Amino acid sequence: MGGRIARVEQRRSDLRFPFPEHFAERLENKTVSSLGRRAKYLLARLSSGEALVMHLGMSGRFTITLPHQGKPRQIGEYTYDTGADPAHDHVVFTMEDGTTITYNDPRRFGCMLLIPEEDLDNHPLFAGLGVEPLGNELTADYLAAKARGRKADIKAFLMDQRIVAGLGNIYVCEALYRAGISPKRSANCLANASGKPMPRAERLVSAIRSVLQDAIDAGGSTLRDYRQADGTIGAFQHTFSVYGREGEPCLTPGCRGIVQRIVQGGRSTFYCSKCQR
DNA sequence: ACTGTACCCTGTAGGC
DNA sequence: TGCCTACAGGGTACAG
Repeated sequence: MGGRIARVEQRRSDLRFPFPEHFAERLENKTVSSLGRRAKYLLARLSSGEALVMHLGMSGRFTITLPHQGKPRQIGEYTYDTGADPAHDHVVFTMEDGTTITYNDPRRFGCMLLIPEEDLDNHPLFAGLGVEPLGNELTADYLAAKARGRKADIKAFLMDQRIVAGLGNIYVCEALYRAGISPKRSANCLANASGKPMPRAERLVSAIRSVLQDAIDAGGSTLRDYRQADGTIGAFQHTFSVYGREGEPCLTPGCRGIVQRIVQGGRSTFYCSKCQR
């Protein structure tokens, strides 16, 4: 925090979107005043008044290499293996103290944008976002109000960033399992006829919170690409109850169900049809 | 206003 | 071995 960006090496013209005009120039010699996050976007506020907005997409990764660790992945000089192919190192930030922050993204579904800080809240990327899942705004009342009258699957409802910002496929599957809710139910099962929350809405809020907190405590879920900034992998994938467990027994004590895989909205859903109702 | 589909791109795993 | 398909932590632009 408070570090100055000395140099930015941008190795291609676009990721998901084109890089901003004069991207490197607008970052170099600026100080990072704070780091933050909104939904799945990372934010670095700069002394210029602009914010560097970054999204990792499906396969994006930042690796931080401290000066004493040497240049990352230098050929013939082993430092440590981050599991990333240097061919997909698209941006390298070098800080004043020599720390490098390398953005690697094989699929290039990530993006980087520069947005004036005062415009962030009204920017199209942020204006419509739903509540933070670990914040106080995620309540059974909130979910019930949003879900009322919605016929779409509750799975799709929870994946919608305009409802809850930051839930992805894994954590939605795991949260629905913990809450004992079938992913095929309509979203409006969270509310009664007058829009008040059903008991399952309370269970869902608790499940979302506990899944995310457990995943954070375990260092995240590394299926293939995800790493922490020092290259270490997460451990939460070992704790999945349903995700990726098609055909395996349900882990709920006493439940003799088998985990099913179905496709909803073009994405895999894993669930137990016996204890998720 | 909602809902479903196609698509962006690359890598990997599994079937033949 | 190689070739083919399906699939992957996400999000958007459409058509209906």
